[in-house]
Amino acid sequence: MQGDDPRGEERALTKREITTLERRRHIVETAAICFVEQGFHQTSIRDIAKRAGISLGNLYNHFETKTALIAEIATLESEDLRDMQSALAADGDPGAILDRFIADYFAYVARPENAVLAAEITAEAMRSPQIVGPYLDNRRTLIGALAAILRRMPEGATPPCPADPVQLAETLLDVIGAAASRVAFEDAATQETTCATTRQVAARLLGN
Amino acid sequence: MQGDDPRGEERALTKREITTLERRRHIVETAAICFVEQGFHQTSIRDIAKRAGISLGNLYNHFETKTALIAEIATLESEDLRDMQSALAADGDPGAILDRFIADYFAYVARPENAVLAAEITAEAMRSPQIVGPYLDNRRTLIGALAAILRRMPEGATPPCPADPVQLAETLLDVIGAAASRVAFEDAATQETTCATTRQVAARLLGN
DNA sequence: CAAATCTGAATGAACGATCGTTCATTGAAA
DNA sequence: TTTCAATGAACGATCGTTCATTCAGATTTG
Repeated sequence: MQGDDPRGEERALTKREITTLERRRHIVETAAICFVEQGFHQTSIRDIAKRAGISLGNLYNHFETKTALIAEIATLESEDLRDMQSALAADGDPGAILDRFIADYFAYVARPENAVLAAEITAEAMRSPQIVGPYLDNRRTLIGALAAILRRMPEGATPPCPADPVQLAETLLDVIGAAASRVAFEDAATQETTCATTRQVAARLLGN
Repeated sequence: MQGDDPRGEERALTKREITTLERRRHIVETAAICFVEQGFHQTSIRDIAKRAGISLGNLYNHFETKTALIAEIATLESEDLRDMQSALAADGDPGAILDRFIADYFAYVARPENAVLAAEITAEAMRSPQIVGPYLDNRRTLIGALAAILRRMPEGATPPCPADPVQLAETLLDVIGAAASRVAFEDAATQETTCATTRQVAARLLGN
């Protein structure tokens, strides 16, 4: 059994460890759904356990406390967001990459479940020192990746505003996120045109 | 006593009615403080009653349920915000009025307690039909007032972006609010310069 | 390879605390 | 005399968490 990896650095996962990891992942996914529907503090551990189809006690084998579960979800970036981030870091025409990012990020936040969870995490991060750290780390990473692309952009007719790429990245994220969130809850029908308008706003700030 | 208003439309308030109104107002203010510190659903009715210095039962003489109290706070606009709104509606140079509004609204959201409460209300509104209505009403009123000023602005070097005054007002509110909220929690020291940058962003979108 | 041992995931009852809400009662203002 | 703000005990429900127990799978031993 252990002969599979003679170097011994990484043991192969046993069947049990795999199912445990899957179980844990399933709990996180279920909790995220509950949190979107009811909010962090209106969701009970029993709600999550019941919906995940496991016993109450077993949930505590995977997460020490409810707070730890909340922190995990608040910290965890979704795969979608991670994909966007790596797309930002790829080679290629910066203008095309940026356009693609705007469309993707807008579509992401325009999905109500993402907008709700983001709002919930934001509110929680403002009160909980446990969460604000990882939350800001995540956000700063995304802003850094976006700022890197902005630095690669060719000069437009006028200089960007704000001139500092990081501040520009922050402003762009704010504008896209807010517009998309509005689409998610007020006028879902206008998603296409609102996204187009947002792209124009971005272009204006970039100096084109 | 009742002779004060012979037309009988508006009776004078009795001593008791006055203290009752004051008590009610005091509860609202105390609840707001608790909600900022602990969030809506981590604050108990007992917390509020204790901090307000009244009995648990008496609180229920002024608010039917905890939800009603939350709804009242989520709906209630602060005096500051109402002042800004009426300043927007005043006569005078639209450019000066707009500049003043940007500074005031930025300073308002840059105060952590206002930023926290706004985030909490936003998250709650996304899940509670009870709250989303009044919340959107308030916001739309503010946007309307801002859009009215934007319509009065003289034409700049280039047309505004977005061209529609209402969408421009929404975008401006988003940008100011997000930047100010960032100042409140990340780099409180940069308030002056960040506000100045925000003003530049606004000018850029307006077309100057 | 088979038997014995160990490990830790899984269970659900139970605990004490706290939750939102109700209610009989009191006392001061109308 | 009537009205109603004010009180705090009490209620049932639910909360997060703990715990003894079970048992399948991993590991060690013979």
